[in-house]
Amino acid sequence: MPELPEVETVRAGLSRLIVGKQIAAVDFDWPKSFPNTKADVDTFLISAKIMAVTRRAKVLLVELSSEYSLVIHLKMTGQLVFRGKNIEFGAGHPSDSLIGPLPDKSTRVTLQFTDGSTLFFNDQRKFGWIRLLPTVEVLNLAFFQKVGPEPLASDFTWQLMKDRLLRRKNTNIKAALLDQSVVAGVGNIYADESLWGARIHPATMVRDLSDSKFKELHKSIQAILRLSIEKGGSSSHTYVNAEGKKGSYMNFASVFRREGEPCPRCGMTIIKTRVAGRGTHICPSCQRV
DNA sequence: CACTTGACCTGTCCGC
DNA sequence: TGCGGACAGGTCAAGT
Repeated sequence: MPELPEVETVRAGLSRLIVGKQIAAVDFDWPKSFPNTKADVDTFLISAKIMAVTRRAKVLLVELSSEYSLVIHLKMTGQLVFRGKNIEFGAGHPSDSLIGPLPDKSTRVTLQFTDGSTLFFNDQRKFGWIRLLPTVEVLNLAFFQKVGPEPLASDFTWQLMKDRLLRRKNTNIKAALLDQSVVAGVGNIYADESLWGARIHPATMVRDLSDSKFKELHKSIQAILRLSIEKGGSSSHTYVNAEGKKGSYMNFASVFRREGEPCPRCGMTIIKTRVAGRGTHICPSCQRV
């Protein structure tokens, strides 16, 4: 599900909702969703306080007072939903939440805080996970060793983006954008939206892009990621924020899941095709190979 | 080595 | 209505 804007929205929500709270109990029903030893959980998670919630690429980092961290990847369908202490466990739910009483069928991990509030990790497809690791070891994970630069960082220039993309010069630009070792945080939605913004066909080989196209793409990626964060991310399927609410970016999407609708720029009918093994949305007039 | 494809899972939708 | 297959926002391992 979540790409950079969705994970950033969840991060901001959790930062506001759970920092300072102390963990009282942990429950899980699917070991792959929570592959940690009982000893580590008892020693470094139970009784720990939440110090900070940060993000790198599509990964959330929850720093604990025990000098351990929870490393969380939501993958396709993961959700982190907070419920306050006034919500009776398993009973009612806030009227403004779009998901029902928790835990539910998709709940994989439950973190109970000492004040009676709860954080639920729901994940329909079970691809996501929460790992408990010493904070100093987090950046040694293979993923963090190879992950590319943050596209909204101030030092992410178009030249840097070009250099990173040219590591994959013999593949198409969509596959290169989805490669997290090239640029962090872009997934299927924002790859399609950014390529439409820069008028680049997703099947274009990276080696064939001109400097002016790299510049347009750089500008497009940043503008679209910023807009989506401002709108609370995209909710076309299972995504919700930490309060169980949807983001509104899909209302602003130009091509993603808009096949059959007119291109907002030229009016040509948007089509859906397949590039890099993923469903891909383009305007066949604005975006040519 | 660079690149592509299958696997991990559950749920939904679409055609027969 | 039932059933099979394709597909869904991600990332690895294994294949070519």
